[in-house]
Amino acid sequence: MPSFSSGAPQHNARRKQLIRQQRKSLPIASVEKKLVEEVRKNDTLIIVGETGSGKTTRGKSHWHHSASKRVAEECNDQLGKKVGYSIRFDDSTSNATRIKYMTDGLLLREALLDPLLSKYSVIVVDEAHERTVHTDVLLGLLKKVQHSRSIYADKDGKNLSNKQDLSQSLTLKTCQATKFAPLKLIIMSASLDAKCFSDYFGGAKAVHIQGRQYPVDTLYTYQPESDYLDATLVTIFQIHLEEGPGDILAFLTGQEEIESLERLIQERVRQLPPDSSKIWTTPIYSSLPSEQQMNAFKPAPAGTRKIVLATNIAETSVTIPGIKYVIDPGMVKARAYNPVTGMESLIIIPVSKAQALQRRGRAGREGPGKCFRLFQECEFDKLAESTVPEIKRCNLSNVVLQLKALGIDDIIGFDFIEKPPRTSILKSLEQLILLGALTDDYKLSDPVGKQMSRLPLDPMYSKALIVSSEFKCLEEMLIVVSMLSVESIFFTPREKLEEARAARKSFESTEGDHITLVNVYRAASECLEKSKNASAKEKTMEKALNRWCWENFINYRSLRHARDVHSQIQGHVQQMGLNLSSCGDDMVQFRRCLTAAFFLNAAIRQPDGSFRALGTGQSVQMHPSSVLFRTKPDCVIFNELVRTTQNYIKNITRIDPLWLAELAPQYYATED
DNA sequence: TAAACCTTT
Repeated sequence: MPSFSSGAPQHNARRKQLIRQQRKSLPIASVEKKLVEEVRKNDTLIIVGETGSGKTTRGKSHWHHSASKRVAEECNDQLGKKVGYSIRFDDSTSNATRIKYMTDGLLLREALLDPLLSKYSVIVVDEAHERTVHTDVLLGLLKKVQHSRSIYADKDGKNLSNKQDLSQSLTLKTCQATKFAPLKLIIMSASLDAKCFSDYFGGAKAVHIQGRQYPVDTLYTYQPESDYLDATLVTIFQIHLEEGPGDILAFLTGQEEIESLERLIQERVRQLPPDSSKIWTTPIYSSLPSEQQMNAFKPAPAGTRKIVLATNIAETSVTIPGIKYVIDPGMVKARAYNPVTGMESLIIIPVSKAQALQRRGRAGREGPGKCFRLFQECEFDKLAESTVPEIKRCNLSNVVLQLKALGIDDIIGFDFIEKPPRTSILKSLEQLILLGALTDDYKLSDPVGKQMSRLPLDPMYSKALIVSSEFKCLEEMLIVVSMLSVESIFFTPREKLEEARAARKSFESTEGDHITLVNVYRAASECLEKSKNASAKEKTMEKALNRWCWENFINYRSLRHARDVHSQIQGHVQQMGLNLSSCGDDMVQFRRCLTAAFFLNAAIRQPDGSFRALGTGQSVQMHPSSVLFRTKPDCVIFNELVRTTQNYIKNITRIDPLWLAELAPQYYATED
């Protein structure tokens, strides 16, 4: 049973000192004037806002005072027109928009068409501390753009040598304006460590904004806990029986852990004394249907304590009201990448100090709280300061392709805020050459590389679309890449496994998972067509589709998403002039096309029944979710290689091994 | 006979 100690005195002293430093700075409302002044004085400003400082809700809509007084005045009158937002499938902006909220990924896409981001005079990067791949690439790009625009602005665009200087650093084709204003940058971060951003931007000034957080007591265990799930269970009941009222938030690593802990809690509830107060558990994780997610935000009935079992989603993405107690087992599920094999996997690892602080902060939003860390205090000191940025632990093919398309040729020499492993970059360059996106001397190829960089897809999927146009089955491939680009399409609840399996049977193709996905997509479209004939109302149609998904054990949200991706990509390929052809019933033709597109992911069956992935030489198994599981194809292509208890391949189609040498001779001609 | 942490183009 875990027993807890309070944080050691020296730790408290350190915190107190920190708090004293922060008191010198003021909450955002009273520093507005100062911020405006700082933005005017500095080209780049780092704003460090503690949790609860209100920087996201107030900061964003207030910095523009510095950009133009006139805009600010008008803004007060016509907020709807001057302020807009733009996300992947939804754009509310117009020519009148002065302030645009958008995602980092979308701004990167815009940069492909307008490399100097000439529309913008001030760019605010929010949540920079999260260090997603997009944030890191964007920061590198913005630093470069800022430099280029300052050269251009200084010389007023009249000096030819400077123009060349500029076009060397960035493709200048679309930039016809004669004069650029300097680009102002505001980097907003919640981390206490502003130094890395400041150093990166040449010693840029950092302004700290105090947070409005209530004190949170931090408790550690006296001994190491070998089973954090059991320790969480015990701690939940310890709090419930010994502490005052207030809801509990427990951080777990995934859906399965959450579900099993929920069952364990329910079992133990029965052992409680009959007169003790009630508890109500509510899970929250991203793949949970949104109606069920909303439960976590509802207040518990009177006399009942709410226990929220959450993944990382509750760390930053959502804030659940009423939380007084946080349980932090100190573990997280994170993406990992092996650049040698090119394999991504999910592993459970200890959290960073920054993550632990963020989790603790969730207990102090509405009043003083308590945070129970299920590890010893000496273990906290051993944790990494901050989470390893994503760019260091993911496949970089898309990043490399984007940078190449932006005219940045020296990827290894690119000024990243933190450099990804050299081997990751080399692996991606190699893959892009094999896909034909880059020439042998690492230049973006024309038209293939250019076309691929315009498509918002995994480079291998982009290539598949181009190939399929030649094979006259673009229509089928468009469906496949859309379905492969979203979360799992099939919904298989543990308690209805047999029913779900039976439902899937009607879509199954003996050739493999790709054609099965096409069948699902087409059946869903047919369902929509039918309801369209019955009623023209969009709402009714969506309802019919939702019901159809439910009956067929299809994940509605995933299918909806796949349809959005499909229509977006369809627009792109039509613009590119690709021929929207169908192979009809000729499935041999389609499988040959899959072979030509995904030849890098081919696998041959071994005498022992396992497979050998030809690209990497790894020994792999068919994943039990494949429709080909329990069949014995000699040769297959696949789209995913995941490592869990074993190396598994998923999304598999059987092919003729002879097709490999015929359709990908550049890769397989030398092999037998 | 397995099991997807979070985003996002």
